Amino acid sequence: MMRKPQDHKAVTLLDVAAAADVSAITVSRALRKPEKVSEDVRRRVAAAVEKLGYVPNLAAQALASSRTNVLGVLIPSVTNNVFSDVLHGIYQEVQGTRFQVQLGNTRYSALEEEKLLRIFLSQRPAGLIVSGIDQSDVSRSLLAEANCPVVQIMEIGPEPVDMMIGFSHREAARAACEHLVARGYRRIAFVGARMDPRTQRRLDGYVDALEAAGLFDETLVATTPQPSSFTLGGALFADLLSRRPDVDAVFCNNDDLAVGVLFEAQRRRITVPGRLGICGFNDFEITRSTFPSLTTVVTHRETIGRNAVTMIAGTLAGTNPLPRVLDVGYEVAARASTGEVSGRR
Amino acid sequence: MMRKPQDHKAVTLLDVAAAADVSAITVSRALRKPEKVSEDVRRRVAAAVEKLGYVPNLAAQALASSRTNVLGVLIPSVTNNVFSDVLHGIYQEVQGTRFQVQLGNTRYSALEEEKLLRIFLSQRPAGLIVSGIDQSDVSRSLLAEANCPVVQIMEIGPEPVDMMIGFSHREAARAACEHLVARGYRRIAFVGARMDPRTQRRLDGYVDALEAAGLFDETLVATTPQPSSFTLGGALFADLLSRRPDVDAVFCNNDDLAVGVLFEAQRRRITVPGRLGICGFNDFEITRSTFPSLTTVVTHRETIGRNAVTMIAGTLAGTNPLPRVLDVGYEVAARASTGEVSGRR
DNA sequence: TTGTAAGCGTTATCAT
DNA sequence: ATGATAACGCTTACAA
Repeated sequence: MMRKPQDHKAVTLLDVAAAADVSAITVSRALRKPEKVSEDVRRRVAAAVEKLGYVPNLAAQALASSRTNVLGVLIPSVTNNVFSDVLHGIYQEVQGTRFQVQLGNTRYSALEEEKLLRIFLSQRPAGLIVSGIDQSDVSRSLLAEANCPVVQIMEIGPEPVDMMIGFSHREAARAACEHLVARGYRRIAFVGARMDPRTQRRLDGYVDALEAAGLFDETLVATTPQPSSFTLGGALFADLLSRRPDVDAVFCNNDDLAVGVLFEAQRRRITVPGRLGICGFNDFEITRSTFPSLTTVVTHRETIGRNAVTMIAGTLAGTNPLPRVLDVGYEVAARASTGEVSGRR
Repeated sequence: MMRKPQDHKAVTLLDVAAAADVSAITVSRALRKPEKVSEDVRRRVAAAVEKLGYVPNLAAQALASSRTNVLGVLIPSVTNNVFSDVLHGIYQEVQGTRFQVQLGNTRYSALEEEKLLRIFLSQRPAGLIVSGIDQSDVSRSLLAEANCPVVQIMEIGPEPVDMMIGFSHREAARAACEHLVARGYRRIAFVGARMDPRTQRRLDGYVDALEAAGLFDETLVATTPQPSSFTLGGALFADLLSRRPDVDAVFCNNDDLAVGVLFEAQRRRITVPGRLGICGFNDFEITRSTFPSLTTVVTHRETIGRNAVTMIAGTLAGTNPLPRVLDVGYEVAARASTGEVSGRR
């Protein structure tokens, strides 16, 4: 007789029950609520589990209890460091709990997001974490009917679907540009890539600050829909220089771009911060390492990830210690690239 | 009466069946094997699904069919760009298939890997992708009994658990160092962080090359167990300089470190490649952007991710077009930091 | 092409 | 503290 590739006839609760000489439900209890079972049974069950190599069937658990430990996480990119850091925070907090992260990569597509949301919902997840606040109407209604806690992360805005944690990108960008103005820069450019709604709001913040200072000039805005990269920062800056050779500072919507601008400046022997000020966004580790170090906006990505999990776990336990909408803020880290007197490093 | 928070009484196959005026199994068929069902039924089912907003219950599917679409992926870090790129490749290839990625973060811990492996196995995954070839004995036997295709990625070595895709880190490092020797550097240092077994093999490759050239000197080896970073590259190089101010080239086990070394060299006005050659490892995008651009070892991370999925999907379908052990190789990209005559960029 | 019946492995419910 | 029984929602036989 041929055997199917996957036979092995997995060990079930019943097998363990037989070996421990108790009923299946008792084994189930011994495993989930040991305190509800006698010391003796607990020991026999443990021994049987060990001996038989019993592994619970999650599908059966989920079906019978109609609850899972799945925490659905939807992010727009797996290679963007911003989201790696958020993910890191999420995994930190999930560590040691009953939750399992199920990751979905929307690739910055609203349609892909809807598709993934449907897949996730079919698993009746324990909770859902989605990036940003620009979901499509369809996605919003899917989320609203999800029957589980939902956290929108990275930004805060009006009308949360459920809970929300992040900060105002517009204000953060404005603060960064106010810093450039305060440092005496006057022809301040905006360099931005992948102009999604979030990036757009950073541009709005730039405009806010420059208009307030009477310095706004649209010819100083250099953007592209292409995804952000180091090389692109250099290219955008090169473009900008050809149009506006008099530019004296650059606010980049991303540290990658800022580093790229710095390299391009080095190539052209443009001194930073003397002839050019540079400010990035996110406080990636590299910004502390460059020469000169880069001024940037500190964003609390790990905190966002960690607290998103806390909010969900708390809500599920009925003891969420956090507000439903949490603004984690940001800070402008003034470093050498905008004129801070720099020590050895 | 109180209602439980999660009621809503989800729409099931039976509801759809009633609405479409057919039996449950027919709906199931219409959904999974539309060609096995009449045009008319197909339409009615589709309409009912749409109208009722039916979402299949994956747990029930998995339980009834004893197979899932879960592709378990175990990586040691979510923030390390090497693995982000592999993941990107995996998601590319998974896109549009029935598979769902379930990600596990081992944080470079063998114990954590075992723990995650047990969790994954309890879901009877369709396939498993694990990083590296240095699993513990326990993990190896768990994998061997997994009853599903398993691919070890990033490295190749003897005794694959099942399938394998990667390249020889030792040979890659040797080739990079041979390049440095060929370029005329003589006091070539090794800078390495997080000295895990894989990194250790890169060090072995360095030793191979330098010994072959009669240039090996252990005082030129600078390593640390700390995780790799830009800042750390600078710090390790600073240390190295204090011991061996005559060093004339650095092979870094990682591009992050190499970039950090470059920044430190800039800070100290050490000219690259004139007074110092620098070679990295991985070909991260930044290495093409720095000034001067960085010589590095090109590794095919996305290819590895994509093909790992292909191997699993192929094996499951009984048509795996790839060998069980696949060496994707590497290339040394000679750039400006080791003396290549560089153009404008 | 469609339907019937019997599980899949677990947990909820109600007894004992 | 422990157990019997009936779900949970779906799919795999096998029939018709």
